[in-house]
Amino acid sequence: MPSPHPQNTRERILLTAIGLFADCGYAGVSMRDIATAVGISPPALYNHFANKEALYREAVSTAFADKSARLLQALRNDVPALTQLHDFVHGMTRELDEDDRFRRLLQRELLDADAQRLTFLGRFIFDEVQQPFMALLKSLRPQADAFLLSEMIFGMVKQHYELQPIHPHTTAGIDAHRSAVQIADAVLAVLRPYFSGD
Amino acid sequence: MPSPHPQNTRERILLTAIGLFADCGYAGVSMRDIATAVGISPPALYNHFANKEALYREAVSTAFADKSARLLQALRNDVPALTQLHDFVHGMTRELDEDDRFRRLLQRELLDADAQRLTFLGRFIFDEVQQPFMALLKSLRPQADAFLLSEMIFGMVKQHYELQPIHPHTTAGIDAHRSAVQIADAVLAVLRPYFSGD
DNA sequence: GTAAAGTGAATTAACGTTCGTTAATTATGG
DNA sequence: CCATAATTAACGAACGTTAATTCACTTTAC
Repeated sequence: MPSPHPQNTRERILLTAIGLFADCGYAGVSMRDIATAVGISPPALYNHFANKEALYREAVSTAFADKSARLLQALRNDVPALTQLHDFVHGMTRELDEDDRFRRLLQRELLDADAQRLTFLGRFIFDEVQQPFMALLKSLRPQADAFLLSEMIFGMVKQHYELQPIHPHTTAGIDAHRSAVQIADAVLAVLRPYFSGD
Repeated sequence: MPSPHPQNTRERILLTAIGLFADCGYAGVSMRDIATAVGISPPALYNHFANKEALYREAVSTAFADKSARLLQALRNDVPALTQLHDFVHGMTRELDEDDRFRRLLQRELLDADAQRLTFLGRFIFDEVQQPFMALLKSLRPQADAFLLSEMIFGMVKQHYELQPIHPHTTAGIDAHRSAVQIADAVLAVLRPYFSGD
């Protein structure tokens, strides 16, 4: 018995695949896994995607869609630079907090992606956010290495989420849960003296 | 014709497997891949390791061996705290710079490891370094959240290496190569005002 | 208005390949 | 001579994918 609403099967496949690929990686997920999770038979996937590689690429693109736009919302030029920095850092923690699949997919892409997928990632995700962010940092501290600085700030924000799986297995991390606001505030507490200095 | 020096076949397997697992992940590497890279037949692997899982665990353990000890060398209590911080940050960048397989394996473990492997990682790698590092940070700034701070500093150091694959595909990262010393100095430049303040 | 034809998405069955692994055997070094 | 480590052959399972078919719904024809 075919689905009564076949028109959104494609979206259900993509949403399911995003979660599975984020959890287990490209090689760790089979077409049968995806089909079973969606509730259809494996060959039905090929009515919507040419092959596994195409399905994976579309899943990644979907997961990354709007992310850069949402991050850029904080970089509105009509507020003070320090306020922009504050909003941007809080925006980053909020995005990472709300959708962990995005971060896991990103980490996997940085480890596994071929040149073509890296180009997509760099051109349409990274460039769009990093360029205006670097401009903001340059305005706050002209003599700084804005490139390294932008990377380091992203690393500060991201690291806590990256280490979350290991927190229950370390003595320091047993009660390590911090809210997105706490993390953003801790990052800004480190950054503020640096940007306020000469 | 068997190898004339079978006693070090095991080590050759481990060294080869570390590189392959770091590059392609657990599911992305087959026993045939490893055997071919070593130059032996696939069943010969089972003379040295019970199965793929055991070989993987031993490869990870080997890759992580001595890492914590090497990092702890910088935390000698007979030098000023700020000097310890300086040496530790430079030590971290040096370790990441010299052996990229370590970082890639670590990233993959944080994404893929089960509870047992996470326990090994947390107990024998993280705890050993993070506890003394947190004590150092607490001595430098008692009112700080030393746990978050230790994570953020590690994130600052690590991020540049994590993003290296994407640098050729971003406009900001085209000529992005920085030496280990440059990265450590940039991190310390951000941290110093924070630890010098009230 | 209803039957025929067509379309798209689902199914089951099955293909060739690769996977991790075992069995049986052979050769080597102490 | 015996333990160790290598080999070739092969097993069953899972892999990505294709083929053939069925089913439901839409469009067309009379």
